[in-house]
Amino acid sequence: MEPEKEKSAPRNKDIRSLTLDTALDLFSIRGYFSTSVHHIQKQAGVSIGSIYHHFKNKEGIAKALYDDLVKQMGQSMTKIMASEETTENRLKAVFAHLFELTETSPNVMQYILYARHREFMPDEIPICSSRPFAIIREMVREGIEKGEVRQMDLTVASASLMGGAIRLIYLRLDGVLEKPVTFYLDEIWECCWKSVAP
Amino acid sequence: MEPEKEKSAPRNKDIRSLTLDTALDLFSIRGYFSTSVHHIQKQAGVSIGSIYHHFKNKEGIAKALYDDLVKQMGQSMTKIMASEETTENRLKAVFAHLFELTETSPNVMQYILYARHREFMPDEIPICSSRPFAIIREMVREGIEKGEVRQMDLTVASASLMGGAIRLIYLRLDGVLEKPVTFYLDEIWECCWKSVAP
DNA sequence: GTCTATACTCAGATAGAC
DNA sequence: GTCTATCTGAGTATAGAC
Repeated sequence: MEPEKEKSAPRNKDIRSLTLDTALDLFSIRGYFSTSVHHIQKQAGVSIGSIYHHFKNKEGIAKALYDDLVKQMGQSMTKIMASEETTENRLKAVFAHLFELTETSPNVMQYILYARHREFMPDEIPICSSRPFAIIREMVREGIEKGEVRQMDLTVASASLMGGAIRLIYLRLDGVLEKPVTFYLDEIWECCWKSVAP
Repeated sequence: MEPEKEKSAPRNKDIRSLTLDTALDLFSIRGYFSTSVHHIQKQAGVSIGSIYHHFKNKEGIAKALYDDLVKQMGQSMTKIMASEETTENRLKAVFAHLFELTETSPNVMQYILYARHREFMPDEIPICSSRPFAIIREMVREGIEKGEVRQMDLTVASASLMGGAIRLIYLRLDGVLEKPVTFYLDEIWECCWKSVAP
């Protein structure tokens, strides 16, 4: 019995999704430049013609994928923003979400964080200016306003808060951390929060 | 003593150095994959044949460049390690050095930090495991041992200490920070140090 | 809409003269 | 050691049948 490649429940797993899933897989493992459209075509089990019917070109695949993932992450951040009240709880939830995602979908994390997007998507804004990061920044801004975070430059505060966590995620993606990054969640959170606490 | 040459008599500017300087320039601006050997050849004003005489292939250029820069940074770290006594002063000096380098030689920082080396130098260890980072880690380890840094997991402590600074450097390289990163040195240092202080 | 076959470009690498 | 000229293959993208 085939795994859910072709025949599964959401029947017609359309070519667009199939292409994007495969592209994410290959881009995050081999990198964008080392992945040819032929690789994607072969692994996805669809034809080159179909891919070029759905996407303008290879960059179009990367862009669509990036937009999807950033949008998805933006939604997660918005949800956290709405469901938590204090700055501390909000950011703790952000940490937990990012760490969880790193373990469950390292590909996604790899592609969002690690790819040098500007190298193959010249018009894209840097990831740190994208919506998800803007929401985090807004959390910090509110925190400073309400006195839950020390009075200081907003950019420095955000960098200080997220820096350690992102660092650990990179280490995990690089295979340097032996244990899941979630294992270190409480410890790194304590550090990061201390760095900006009033 | 000149820190650069070891074997051959340094001429005006030999082809090896010329090639590496040009490669650094192009790699950091356009990226490795968007830079062809022809670009390097043209901008450096030397012939393709000469380049291939000095380097095995394109990857060899990237590798030689990387090794040079990492070695250089390792020496800076060693020097700091030797010239400062306390953990706090050592790490403060590391911050200052990295920030200074970001402003004076953004290309170097860009190439060391930002290039996805594993994508085109598969055998290379991740930068975070390289010598310069190992020395920083050793500073932190000693700090914990001597009680100058809170008792905690060494990797978490290092990530927490360096995370914010590296984050700011990335922001600067991405053109997100309007002011020089050195401007934020004291503020981010205070954050990072607080995050691991006993 | 999906497919196969193929055209075209260009980067990486080599040969061999000087 | 340095150069010019050239080869080869990979990879993007298109044409056109079904």
